Amino acid sequence: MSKESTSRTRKPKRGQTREALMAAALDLVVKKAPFSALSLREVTKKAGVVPTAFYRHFPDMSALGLTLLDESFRTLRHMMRQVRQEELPNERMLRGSLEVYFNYVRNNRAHFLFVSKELAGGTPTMRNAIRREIRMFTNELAMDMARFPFLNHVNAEDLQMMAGLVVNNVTALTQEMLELEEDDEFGQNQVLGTAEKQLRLIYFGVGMWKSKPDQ
Amino acid sequence: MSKESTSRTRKPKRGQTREALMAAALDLVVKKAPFSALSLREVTKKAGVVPTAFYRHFPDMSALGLTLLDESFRTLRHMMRQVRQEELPNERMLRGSLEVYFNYVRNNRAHFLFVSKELAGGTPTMRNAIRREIRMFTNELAMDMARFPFLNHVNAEDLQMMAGLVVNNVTALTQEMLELEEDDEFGQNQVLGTAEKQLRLIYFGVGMWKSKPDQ
DNA sequence: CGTTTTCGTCAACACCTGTACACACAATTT
DNA sequence: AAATTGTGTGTACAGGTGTTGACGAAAACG
Repeated sequence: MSKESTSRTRKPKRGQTREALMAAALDLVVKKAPFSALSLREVTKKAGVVPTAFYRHFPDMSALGLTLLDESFRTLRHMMRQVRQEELPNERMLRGSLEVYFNYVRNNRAHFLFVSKELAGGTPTMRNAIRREIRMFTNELAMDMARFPFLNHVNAEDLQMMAGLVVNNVTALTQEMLELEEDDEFGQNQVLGTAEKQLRLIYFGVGMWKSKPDQ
Repeated sequence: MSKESTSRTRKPKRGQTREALMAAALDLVVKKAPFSALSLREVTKKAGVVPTAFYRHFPDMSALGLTLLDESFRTLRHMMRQVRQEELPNERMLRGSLEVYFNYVRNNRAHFLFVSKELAGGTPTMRNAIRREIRMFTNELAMDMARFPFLNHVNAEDLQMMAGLVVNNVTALTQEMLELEEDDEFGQNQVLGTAEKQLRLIYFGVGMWKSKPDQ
C-alpha cells in the first residue's frame, strides 16, 4: 500500500465532474457573486478538480453559463406547461397558481438567483437568451388569455400588453422573494399575499378594458 | 525647455480627478460590464491617472459605487419631486408623466444602467441601498394616491400594494428601455405606448378595487 | 487480451489585480 | 517666505487569472 505508481492521477469520476462544475458554479452564485464575476479557477477549485480539467467539459465559462441557463429554463418550462394544461384562467385558480409557482421558486432558489442576476448584469448573449425565454412565457400567457371568452373582444396587441403586465410583476415579485432569507416564511407569505392582490387588481382592469377594434 | 526638473509629476487637476474617476466608471458600465466587475486599475486608466491616485479620492471601489449611487438617485429624486408637485393623479396626465419620466431615463442612460445592473447583481450593501430608494418612491406614490378622492375607501395596505404594482412595472419597462439602442426611437415609442396602456389598465383595476374595511 | 479514447493532473507562461511606499510638485496656510 | 497639506507619479510585490502542453491512468471498445 506504500507504493502506488504516482499516487496523484487517480480520479476517474466518470461523467460526474461536469455536474460537479455546474453545481459548484451555482453554489458560488448563491453564496458569493453573480455568475459573471466567477472565475474559472474558483469554480474548479470548489468542484474539487484542477483548473485545466475544466476544458474537458466546457470551452470556457460562458459556455458553462449557457448550459446552466438551459438547465434553469428547461425545468421551469416543464412546470409552466403543467400549470397551463389545467382549466382556463379565472379568478379562483389565481391563488393556487401563485402558490405552485412561488413554491417552485423556493425549491429552485439557486437557479432563479442565477437567472435573476444575469438578467441585467450578464453578457449580452446571456441577457438576450433570458429575455427571449421570458418573452416566450409572455406569448404563451397571451395565447391562454385569448381562449378566455371573457376576452374575446380584446385584440392581439392588447393581449400581449396584458400578459406583459402580469409577467413584469411576477418577475419583480420573484426577485423580491429571492432577497428574503430562505427561512423567512412570514416575509414569503407576505409577498405571496401582495402578489395575489396585485394580480387580482390586474384581473379587474382586464375586465374593464376596451380595445379599439381597428388597431 | 529641455530640462524641467523631473518632467513627469506635473498634473495638478485640482478636484477634477474625482469627477474623472466617476465618469470613467460610469462610461465603463455603459460600454463594458456591470460596475461590480470593474477593476480599480481600468477605471484609473480610463480616467487618465495612475492606479494609486485612486486612493486620494476613494478608499476602495465600493466607495466609488456608493457615491455613484447617491449621485444617481439625488437627481432622480429631484425630478420626481417636481412631477409630484403637479396636480393630483388622473388618467389625463398619465401620458405626460410617462413621457417626462422616460425622457429623463434617456437623458441619464448611464446612471440608470448602473443602477439597473447593480439592483440584482451588486453587493448586498449596494442592493439594499437601491431597494431602499425604490421603496421610498413606492411610499411617496402611495401617499399621493391617498389624497385622491377616488381612493378614499382604500386602506393603507392596499394603497401600498397598488403603488408597488405601478413601481414594479415602471422598473421593468425602464430596464426594457435600457436594452434598446439609444437611437431606436421606434422601439422607445413602442415601450412608451405599452407603458401607457398598462398603467391605464391598472388605473381601471384600481377603480374597481374594494378594500376589506377591517383589514 | 490489446488499443483507443476519455479525462484528471502537473508545470509553466504571460498578464492583470489591489495595495504599500517613498517621492515631487502644487496649492494653501501660517 | 516658510511650512504644511493635497494630489499625482513610479516602483514593487504577492497573489489571482486564463490557457497551453505533455503525461498518465482509467474506461470503453475491438
